[in-house]
Amino acid sequence: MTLTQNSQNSQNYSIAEIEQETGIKRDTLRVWERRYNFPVPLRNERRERIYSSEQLSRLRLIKQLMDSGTQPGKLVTLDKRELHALAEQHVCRSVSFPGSGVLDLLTGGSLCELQPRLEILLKELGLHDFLSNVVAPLNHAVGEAWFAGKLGILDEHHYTEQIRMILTAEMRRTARNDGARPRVLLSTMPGEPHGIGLLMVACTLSLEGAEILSLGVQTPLEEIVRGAVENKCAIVGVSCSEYLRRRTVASQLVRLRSMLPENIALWAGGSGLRNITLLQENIRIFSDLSQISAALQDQQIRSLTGSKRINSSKKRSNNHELF
Amino acid sequence: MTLTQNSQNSQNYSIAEIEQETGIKRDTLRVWERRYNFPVPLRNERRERIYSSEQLSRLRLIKQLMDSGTQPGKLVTLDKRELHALAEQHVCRSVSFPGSGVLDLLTGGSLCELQPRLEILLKELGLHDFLSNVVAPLNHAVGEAWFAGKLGILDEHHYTEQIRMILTAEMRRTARNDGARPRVLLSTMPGEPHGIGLLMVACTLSLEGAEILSLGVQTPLEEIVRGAVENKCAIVGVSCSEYLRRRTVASQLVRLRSMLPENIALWAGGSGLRNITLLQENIRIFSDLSQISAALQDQQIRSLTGSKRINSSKKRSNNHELF
DNA sequence: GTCATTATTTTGTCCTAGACAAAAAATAAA
DNA sequence: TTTATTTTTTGTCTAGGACAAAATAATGAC
Repeated sequence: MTLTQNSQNSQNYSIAEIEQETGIKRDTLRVWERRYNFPVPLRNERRERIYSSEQLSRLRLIKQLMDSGTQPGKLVTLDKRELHALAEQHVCRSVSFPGSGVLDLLTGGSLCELQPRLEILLKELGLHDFLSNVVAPLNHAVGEAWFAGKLGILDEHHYTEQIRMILTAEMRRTARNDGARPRVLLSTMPGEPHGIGLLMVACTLSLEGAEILSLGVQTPLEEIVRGAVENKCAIVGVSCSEYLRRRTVASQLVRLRSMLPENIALWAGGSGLRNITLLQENIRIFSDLSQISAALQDQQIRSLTGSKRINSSKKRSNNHELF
Repeated sequence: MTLTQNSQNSQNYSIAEIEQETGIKRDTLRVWERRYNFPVPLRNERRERIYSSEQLSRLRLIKQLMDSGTQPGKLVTLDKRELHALAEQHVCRSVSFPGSGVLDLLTGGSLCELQPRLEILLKELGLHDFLSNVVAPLNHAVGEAWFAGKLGILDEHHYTEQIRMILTAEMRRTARNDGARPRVLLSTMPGEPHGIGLLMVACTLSLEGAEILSLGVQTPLEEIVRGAVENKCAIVGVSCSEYLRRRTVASQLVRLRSMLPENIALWAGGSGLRNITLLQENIRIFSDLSQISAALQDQQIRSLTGSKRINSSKKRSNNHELF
């Protein structure tokens, strides 16, 4: 019994693999083929779709642009050059900030120099300012650069990994479990894989003296509730990127609120909650980190304040975690 | 325009949500319904499936048992008690090891005591022994306990998160980029979300003096190759849990090997590679951490040694990362 | 008894093509 | 400009059929 050689020649992808790599669901791929006549893959002897690596890279590009708000129907007819041009156009001129030079390390391919550079910035600024003035804008800038095609998935992964490493280590340094209050349970919702925003929140809260119980990403709602109750947490914090559909996020948040005892506060934040019109009275929504530290200082969580309508802005998502 | 209330009452799940929560694909859920008459969900006015939370929890349990090797056809007819009994049966008596008491903290619900306990063990044993004698067996034990229903997703997430925190911080401590050799690029393959095994490897290699370039999980193969070449890595390391199908893993590994320049070694390890009969001459497979440090000491990677057939053992997977 | 080979069952993934609501864009009215 | 209403666009859901890969059972050789 020899090894499966089917996709050996490194050129062909099944529909499942394309789904995996691009994040576009099978159903969607099939319906695009029907409607827009793209992508039209080859078929194997069993009539199953076989995509080429060129189709894959084009789909990746299209997905990027879709995530930034363009409709697929207007993208599939364009050729590669037009797509790239469009990507450029979507990038807004980035402002300068303490660590703006760091981005060049990524685009320039000097991956190994990233870590010491970040460490220096952290030391100079302290954790709090590092988070607000370096990590947050860098996240944004990295997302932008990725759209513009200036950054590969590789560079972005490496960046994420470095940030994760630094923040995790800082978390550990500042962590306390000496009965400090309030105790906060943090996680993301089922289906939400982005964890950097969560880490930033965790660091911020930890600095403010809270005791963090972090569950990482993708915890089922029932388990979040159980954890919060069993461990007597005063607050449950949920971070939402733009990865999930907005209505999914909204309905999950409402569901979570209804499952949670009233005396436990529910806080939600992250770029996935921009433009959410109104959720519910007793769900508190944050649009940036400083709001969180402020809110924590009202420790007592006296009389849950009404939900806060966040300042809306024209949608320009980038599928990356701004916070 | 009010908020979507469709799934408000916290009892109903769409097929997409069930897929999300259980990891069982839509197609599979539908075919089970057709074949086994389970799960048969209610339908909404549009004939769409609506699952109850009881069906969800039963599906979760079934998924657990399937992951440990039982066929679904033999599970769907059983009731809750029988399922739990079966789960018990699958648990093998766990051996005792330095940190075995730690498990009780999780089952006992004292989540907050876990971190200091682990820190003490780390200090006492040192990183190397901590990895081999505590983390590895604990991973196993946690997986077992989860099957047996003694541990919730909550506890398991918290455990994972704590281990991740400690190992990440240690990684940062031991990291060097003073031109130390060899340079190793680490990642998991597309679709493989488990990162703890990767971290363990990273720590091990870092201790041995390698320079680590970690990309985290789920990097496309093309990007892995690009990263390895651009950064002049001598070795590419890939960690595989049992999450992906074996044939997927195999074909991806072979594809990666063919894309990679010959002078870059490809190392693969993790529980997902147990029972892999034979891959290819120039892919090196590891079944535990100590093999890795040994291999690294043959630094020169002289004449790629032939692939190593690993000692096979009866399949008993648990979908958790043993390494 | 164990091991290797072959036959049979089980199971997941893929297929087509139609339907429809939620979201976005375009239009009309204030 | 903003606000309400229509139209277009888009993703997800449905049904039931097909088929190979994986797992199990059966067979034969030693």
